[in-house]
Amino acid sequence: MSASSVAERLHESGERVTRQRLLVADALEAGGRQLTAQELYEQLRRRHRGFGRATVFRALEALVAAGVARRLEQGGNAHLYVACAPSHHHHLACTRCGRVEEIDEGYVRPVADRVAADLGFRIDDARLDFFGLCAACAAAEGDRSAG
Amino acid sequence: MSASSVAERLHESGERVTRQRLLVADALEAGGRQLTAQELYEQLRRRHRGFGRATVFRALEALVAAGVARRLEQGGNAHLYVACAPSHHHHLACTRCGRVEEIDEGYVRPVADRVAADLGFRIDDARLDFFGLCAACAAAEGDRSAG
DNA sequence: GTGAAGATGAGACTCAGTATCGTCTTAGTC
DNA sequence: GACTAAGACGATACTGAGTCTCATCTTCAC
Repeated sequence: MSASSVAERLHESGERVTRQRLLVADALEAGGRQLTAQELYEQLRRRHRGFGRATVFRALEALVAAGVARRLEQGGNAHLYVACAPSHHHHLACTRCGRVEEIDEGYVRPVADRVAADLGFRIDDARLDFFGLCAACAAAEGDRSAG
Repeated sequence: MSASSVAERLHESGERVTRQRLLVADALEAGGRQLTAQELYEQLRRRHRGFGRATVFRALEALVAAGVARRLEQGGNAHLYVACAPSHHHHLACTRCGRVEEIDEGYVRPVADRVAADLGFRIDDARLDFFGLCAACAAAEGDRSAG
């Protein structure tokens, strides 16, 4: 995602294009992973003296409104932000080795549709977590119980 | 969910059975909807002088550990808690009126099977939460946007 | 009943996020 | 390019959820 495209998308959603917002978008994308507002603030503050904490929160709000970033309601107390993640995050967590894999939205959509149709709910957001053993741990477990 | 069953489930998961934990479980179930720790605290405080705020957080933690309550990661800054039956891990929460319905395991099983088959995971437990508008609220919303 | 482990209540503390305020920047208009 | 109003900025105070500490009390295995 280029800076110009961020600028365009901000402009298209009626958000002002400011140096700070572009810097936050840059840092978010450069991170290449989920980041908290605090992490972004510390990073930006290191490179740009006088970068405000409130500015990071306001910039993130604007970026989310413009669809440039997404806010994930997940774990802990702090929200996680991610650059332009198109899909939701569903997880497959191995209770043995702790590995976490992400599940594609495609798996969840049919259930959501069925539930919506059957119960009359209008579903806006979904959160799906599976817990169990990953392929490697399942194999190891199988060996052990077999042997 | 009777108080005795809450006590049993606490005991089974190695959690102590205390008056406060049972009161929190009661209040949560009586609420019949998603509640924040703060709401529970205020409610319990009104009925039981000297009920501690930290106690509510600790009790909720114990209840979640015992499978008596579930913590929903959604919306605002505060977590939402909801009373839940032992066999049900899936919820449909209305973000407008706060009502929570439980989703039958049958909806989730096919997805779990597909994920297990596709990714080689052995799935032991699944948590599915949907957020949106219940039938009544969706209808009200429709009326408003239409009129 | 006893004692140790663990829970409680009070309240201080941490930390994410918001509000406020005076100043500065953006962007539309000329 | 200059003007101007709306809105963003940085600093910082504030709010509120959740945690930690500590002295005291309760639970529960024996």
